[in-house]
Amino acid sequence: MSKFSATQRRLAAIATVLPPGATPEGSRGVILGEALRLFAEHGYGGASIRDIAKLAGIKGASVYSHYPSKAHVLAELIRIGHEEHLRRIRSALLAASPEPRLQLIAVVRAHVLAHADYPMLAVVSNAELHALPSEFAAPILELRRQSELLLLEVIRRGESLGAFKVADTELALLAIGAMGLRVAHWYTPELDKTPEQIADAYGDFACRIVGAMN
Amino acid sequence: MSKFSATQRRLAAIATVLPPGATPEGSRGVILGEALRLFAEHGYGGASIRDIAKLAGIKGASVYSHYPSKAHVLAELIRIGHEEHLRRIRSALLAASPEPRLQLIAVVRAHVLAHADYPMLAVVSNAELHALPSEFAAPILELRRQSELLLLEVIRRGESLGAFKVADTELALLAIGAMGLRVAHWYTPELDKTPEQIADAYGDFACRIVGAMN
DNA sequence: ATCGTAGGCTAACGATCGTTCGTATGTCAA
DNA sequence: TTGACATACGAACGATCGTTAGCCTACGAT
Repeated sequence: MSKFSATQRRLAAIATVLPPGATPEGSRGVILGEALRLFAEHGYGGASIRDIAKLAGIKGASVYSHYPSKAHVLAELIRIGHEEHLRRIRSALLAASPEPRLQLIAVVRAHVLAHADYPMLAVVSNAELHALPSEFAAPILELRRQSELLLLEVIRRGESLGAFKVADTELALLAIGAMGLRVAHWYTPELDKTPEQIADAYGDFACRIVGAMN
Repeated sequence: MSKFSATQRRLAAIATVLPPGATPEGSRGVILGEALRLFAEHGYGGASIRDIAKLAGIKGASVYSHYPSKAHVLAELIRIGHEEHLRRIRSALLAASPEPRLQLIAVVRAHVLAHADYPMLAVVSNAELHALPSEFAAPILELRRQSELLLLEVIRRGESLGAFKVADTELALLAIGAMGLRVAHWYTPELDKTPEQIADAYGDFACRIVGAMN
């Protein structure tokens, strides 16, 4: 383990943890939470099983009573992160008025809020995806594809209804996605902006990018 | 080293290498280039000195004839990445007409092109910054601050001249920066979009975000 | 002609890695 | 009361890590 704290160069918040419904109880949950902290701060390769175990109050060998390998721990974290992300976008879209502009705002707000509410989970889900053994990657990438598809469909619908004016749909999609992704790296509760304010601003940015009339 | 290729989950391009002026000659340069490839694909912790040496055609111990440590190799890569980035933004701004809108387009274009021209360097400079020992980090973070400041000043000047209408300057800055950052993760020369097209589109997006009149 | 240096090499160091093994302890159902 | 199961443990495995030491060789300058 490194002798320096590099948190500030990776994510700003030491905020709490995992989505309520998704966290297992007992040691399984504690291991998951502490692994998340360490993976977010030092990366998958920079955090050892023994480091995780120590924070969880057990010994390294005991981790294997709960998870078959270190990769399984990472896989579960990334799965939780992507499922929470998709779940939020889905329900936001379901609750939104059918106007294209309001749909876009709803999706972008959900996207941003997911990254501000669980910054560590978002950082690990995105930045450590490359460390995930390929046998675990397929279902994750499918979740990712579905989230992206929802945003894409909202933009396309807005275009075909004449509500949006986009030069390049795909680039707009990528740009809007990227804006939100990055929030996890700098958001902290100590900021003078609430997640709501950020979500509102980014929703507005997205509307401007796609040329949404209002 | 892992037994799977995770390139697609981290960056799309296997493009070539380092900025022309910045690459040392001889083994020093070869080591730097191969280290960049491996750090981009597997992360700093996922690439060993022996892996780098093997690709460079030498043995692990010989790396230490050229660099005092693995961290020094990473530090040099990240320094090159950030210096190239700042250099491009500076010169783009210097060559731009003084109209705020054109200045913003120039800076965003330079930002995007830096990430599309050297995707591996950009990925390592951003995603592996947290792996850099803190004694190396300070000058890097200063470069980063300067690049950010240039964009911020362009936006602020546009606002005060009444050319831009931004609700939250800081959020606009972060959003525009994030858009460009992410390009390095998906751009590949095999795409049906040239870096120029992407830069143009993103320049336009940035103008829309800050409400630049045209 | 010689010598210093640059840049390779093999070998090995101690540390740490993910993981396995065998065992002990506590809890709860039969 | 017994026995099975879940959860913890210490110890150790082989592999790999970053790094160092010592040696060899080719070559350019004196």
